[in-house]
Amino acid sequence: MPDPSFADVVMRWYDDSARDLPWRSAEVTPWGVLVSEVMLQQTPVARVIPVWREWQQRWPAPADLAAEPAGAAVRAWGRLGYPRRALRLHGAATAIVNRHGGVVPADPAVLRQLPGIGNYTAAAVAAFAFGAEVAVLDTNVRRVYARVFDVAADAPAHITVAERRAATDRLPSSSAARYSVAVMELGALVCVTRSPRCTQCPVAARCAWRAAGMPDTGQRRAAQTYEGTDRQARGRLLAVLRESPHAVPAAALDAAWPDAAQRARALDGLVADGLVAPLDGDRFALPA
DNA sequence: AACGCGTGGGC
DNA sequence: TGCCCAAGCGT
Repeated sequence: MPDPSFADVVMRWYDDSARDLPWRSAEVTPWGVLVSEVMLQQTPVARVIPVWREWQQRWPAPADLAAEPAGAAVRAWGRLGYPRRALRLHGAATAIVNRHGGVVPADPAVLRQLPGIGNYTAAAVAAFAFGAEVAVLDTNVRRVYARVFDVAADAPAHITVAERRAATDRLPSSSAARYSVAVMELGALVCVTRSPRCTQCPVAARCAWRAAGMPDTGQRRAAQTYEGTDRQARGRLLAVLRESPHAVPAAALDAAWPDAAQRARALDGLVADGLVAPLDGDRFALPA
């Protein structure tokens, strides 16, 4: 009897080890999947869960969110980070209502046209909400493939045509979507960036990187400083507006960030992004 | 095609 | 303790 395929081993592992995440429940709609995927862009699962539940309850369909001012989405975003995603989700809901009759499109190329939906998220929604047989290449999947097949500690910075084709070729027919979520889960739980748990890995025996002694193939990302950046300033300013049920005077923002020049630059940026609306009387609010 | 964009938890 | 990171996207 031949060895089971890579895909079969990963899917069997998934059956035993998958987390019971709320957006994987059978009754979740494509909209619920889409919202989860956007929230999960650069934000850990544990922090997404409660906010996602709240959004599902409050805005069960795209039309429900589209009916609200964009500021409601920004406020309900809470502290997930990268709040432009909330704005884009509101924009996606609006576009789904206006261009697609309120129905989330199933075609990745169409999903890709929605604000905040890039290559990864389009593929993820198509696969996880509609069962599409498309390669879902996120950082987890790419890391697993880099290690198992390419003797590298991590994937290169940019996805090449060759990488996408290889990933597509690995999709098992008739169970592509389930396989995709399974590889992703393996990367998230076992084949993690630092200190991979190879003793728990179902494919450790066929991992090229492990066989080679897990060499450090370099390319570490530059450490990001945060303290004192415009980014932090933006976060502080927006937090004031999120936590206030109504518009606030400029003085309230002055208190949130001491450096006047940087504060002005950050506020200009927030306004330019559409995250903050300047009002009469030197007041500011979340966008209508 | 680098770069800007939040936030909080784990090691 | 800090540093590093977490299911990317848009410009």
